[in-house]
Amino acid sequence: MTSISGDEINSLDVLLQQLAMTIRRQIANIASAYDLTVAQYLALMTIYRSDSYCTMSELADNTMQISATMTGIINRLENRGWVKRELDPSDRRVWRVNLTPDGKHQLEQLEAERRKLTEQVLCQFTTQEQQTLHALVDKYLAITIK
Amino acid sequence: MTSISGDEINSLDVLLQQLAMTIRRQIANIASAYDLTVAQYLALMTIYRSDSYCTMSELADNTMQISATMTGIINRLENRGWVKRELDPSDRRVWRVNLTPDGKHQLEQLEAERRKLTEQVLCQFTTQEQQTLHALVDKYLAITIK
DNA sequence: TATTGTTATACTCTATAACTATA
DNA sequence: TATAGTTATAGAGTATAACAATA
Repeated sequence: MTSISGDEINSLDVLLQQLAMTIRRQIANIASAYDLTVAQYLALMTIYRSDSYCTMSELADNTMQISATMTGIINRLENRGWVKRELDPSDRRVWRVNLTPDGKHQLEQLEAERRKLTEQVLCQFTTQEQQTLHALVDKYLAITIK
Repeated sequence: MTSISGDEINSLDVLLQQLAMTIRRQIANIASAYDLTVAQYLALMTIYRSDSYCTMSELADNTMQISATMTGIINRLENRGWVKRELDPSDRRVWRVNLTPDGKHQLEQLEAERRKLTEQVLCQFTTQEQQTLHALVDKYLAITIK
C-alpha cells in the first residue's frame, strides 16, 4: 500500500485535467489547419454524427452552449459554405442545419487526419487496455452526467 | 471477440473527446462562480502548482498559448488583485508572476469546491479502478507528449 | 543578434437581455 | 403564453505582426 485513497484521487484529478487540455489542444491544432475553431469543429461533428440535420437548439444543447452563441457560430460556418440552414416545414420557428456536400467532404478529411493521430497513440495500448480504458471512461461519464 | 480493433479505437476516441469536453465544462462552471474564465483558472493553477512564481513564458508554455495571449490574461488577473508582477532582478526582461495572498486564498477555496465534485465521481471507483485509470491516462499522456 | 514580453489589430467565442416570429 | 431563434452589446480569448528593452 503506497498511497492513501485521497492522494490517489488528487493526482488522478490532476491527470484527468491534463488529459482534457491535451485532447482539446490536439483538436484545436488539427481544426486550425482547416481554418476552423474548436467550437466550429464541435458544431460540425454534432451534425455529422446526427446523420441528418440538427436544429439550433440541439446544437446548443450538444455543445453545451446557449443558442445566441450558436447563432454566431453557424452564421460563420454558413457564410463559408460548410453548412446550410433550411426552415422546418412543420414548425416554421425551427431551422434545420445540415452540412453542405463540400462541408461534409472536408470534415471527413479532417476527421481522417485526426483519427490517424489518435490511432498512433491508442495502437500502443493492448486491446485489453483499450477496453479497460473505455469501460472506465464510460463509467466516469455515466456518473458525471447523472 | 465482439469488436474489431479499429472500431474499439474509434469509439474510445469519441469517448475521450466527450470526457475532455465534460471536464472542461465542469471547470468553466466552477470558475465562473468566482468570475473566472477557464484560461484564467489554468493560469492561476499553473502558478499555484509551481509553488513559487512563474514567468510569462512559463505560463504561456504550460497553458499551451502564446505570450501575447498570456499578457492579456495576466493583465486582467492583476487588475482584479489575483496576481502581481515583479521584475526579476537578475534578468530585467523577465517578469515574475505570483499569486497575491488574497488570490491564493480564493483559489484554494475554488479548488476545494472543485475537488469535492471530482471526489463525488471518483469515490464511486474502487481503489483498483482508480489506479488502473491513473496508469492508462499516464500512458496516454506519455505517448502523446513524446 | 537573440530573447522576453508588450502593443496593435482583427476575428471569434461567450453570456445577458431584449426582441421577432411562430406555436 | 410558451418556444425557437436572432440581434445588440460587452467582455474575454486567440493568433499575427511589429515593436521596445534587455541580454
